[in-house]
Amino acid sequence: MQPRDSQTLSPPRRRPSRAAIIDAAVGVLAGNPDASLTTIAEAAGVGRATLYRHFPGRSDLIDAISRQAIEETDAAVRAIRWENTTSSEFLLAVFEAMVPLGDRYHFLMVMAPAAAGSEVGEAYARQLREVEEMMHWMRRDGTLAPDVPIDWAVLIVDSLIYAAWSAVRDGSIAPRHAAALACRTFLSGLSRGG
Amino acid sequence: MQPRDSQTLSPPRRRPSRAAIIDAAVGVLAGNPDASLTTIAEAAGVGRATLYRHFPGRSDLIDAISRQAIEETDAAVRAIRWENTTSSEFLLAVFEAMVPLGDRYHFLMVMAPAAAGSEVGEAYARQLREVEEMMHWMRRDGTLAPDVPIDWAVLIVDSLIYAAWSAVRDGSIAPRHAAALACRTFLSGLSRGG
DNA sequence: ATCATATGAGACATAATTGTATCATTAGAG
DNA sequence: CTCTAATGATACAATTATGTCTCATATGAT
Repeated sequence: MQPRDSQTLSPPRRRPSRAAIIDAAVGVLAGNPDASLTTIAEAAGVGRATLYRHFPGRSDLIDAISRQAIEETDAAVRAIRWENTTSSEFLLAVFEAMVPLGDRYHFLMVMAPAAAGSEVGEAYARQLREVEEMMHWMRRDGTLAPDVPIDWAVLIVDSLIYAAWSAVRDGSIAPRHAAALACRTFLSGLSRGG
Repeated sequence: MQPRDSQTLSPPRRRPSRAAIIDAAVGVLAGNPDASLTTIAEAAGVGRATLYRHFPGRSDLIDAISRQAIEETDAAVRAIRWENTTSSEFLLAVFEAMVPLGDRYHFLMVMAPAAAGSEVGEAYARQLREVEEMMHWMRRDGTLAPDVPIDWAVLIVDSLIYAAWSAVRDGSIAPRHAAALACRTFLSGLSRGG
C-alpha cells in the first residue's frame, strides 16, 4: 500500500486533536494556571466539545499534561550520560536539559504539588528525591559544601531552573547562557572571587 | 465641635475590620491567589458584606494589599543603614529584612506584574530598579563579577528571597539561617571551595 | 439612655466556567 | 462512491464567584 505514504507524509489532518490540545494547554497554563478550557480549546484550534471528548474533565487534562511533563523531563535527564562525568558536569547537563523544558517543568512545580497522593504526585515526589540524591552525590563528592542543608540545595536547583527558564522566556538572557549561568550560580555564586 | 477630636484621635472604633481583612487576605492569597472573597472574609472573621463595604470590589482589595505590601517592604529596606557598610553586608541585611515579609513579597511578585501601568505596577517596577541599582553598586564595588548580567543578578535576588521564605514556611530551614543561606548562595554558591 | 454607625445574615441578580447532549458536516478508510 | 467516526457549533443545566441590596442587631460615643 504505497498510498500510505501520502497519508504519512502529508500533514496529519485528523491527528492533531489530542496532542495539539496538550501542547496548547501547556503553553496557555504556563502563562495562566487558571485559564478556562474555552481559552485552551481556542489556542489549540479545536472546538470546546472536542476537548471534552478527549478529556472528560479539566482534571483529566491536567493529569494528562502532568504525565507527559513527567515523561519528558524524565527522558531528558535519562539521556544524560552520568558515567565518567563529575557531579558538576552532570549538574550543568541537568540545567541544559531542563531549561528548554521550562514550561513543562514550571507546570509540574505549580500543578503537581496540588495533586498530592495521586500517581502524578508520587512521580513528582520521586523527581524531587532524584535531585536530592544528586545533591548527596555532590556532597560525598566534596563538591557541595558539607554545611549546606540538602533541602536548601534541592530548593535552589528548582529555583535556578525556573529562573533560567524565565530569563530566557522574557528575553533577558540568551538561551545558550542560561544553563551555564544557573550552574555557575549554584556552584560559585555571582561574586568576583567565585 | 471639639468632640470630633475624640473621634479622630481615639483608636478607630471598630478597629479590626479593615486591617483584619487585609491581614487575612495576605495570608489566604499567599496560599491560593484565586481564593474567593467568601474564603477571605471567613479567614478575617468578618461577614462578606463587610468586606464589600471596605473594598468595593476584588480589585480594590488586591490594590490595597499591594499598596500595603509596597509600603512595608519599602520601610523594611529603608530601615537598613547603608552608611559604612559593604555591599555584601547590605545584601545580607536586605535578605534578613525581606524573608520575614515573604508573604508580602510573594504577593507583590505574583499580583503586581498583572497590574502593569497602574500606580502599584509603577511602584513594583521602582523596587525592581532599586535592586538593579544595588547590583550596579556591587559591580562597581568589585563584589559582583563583571561578566554576570545585571538582569540575572536581579532575578536571582528575587528567587533567593522567595526560596528562603518558602524554606522557612514549610519548616525545612530555621528562620535565622535562611537569610544567611540565601546571601551565601548569591555571593559564593554552594560548592565547597566557595 | 440615646443615637449614629458598623456589622452580620441573607436574598437577589449577573456573569463565567464546567460539564452534558444533540445535530449537521466532513475527512478519511475501504 | 459509501460508510464510519471525529469534529464544530450550539444549546442547555449546574455550579460558583461577584456585586448589590435590605434589615435587624450591636457597639461605641455622647
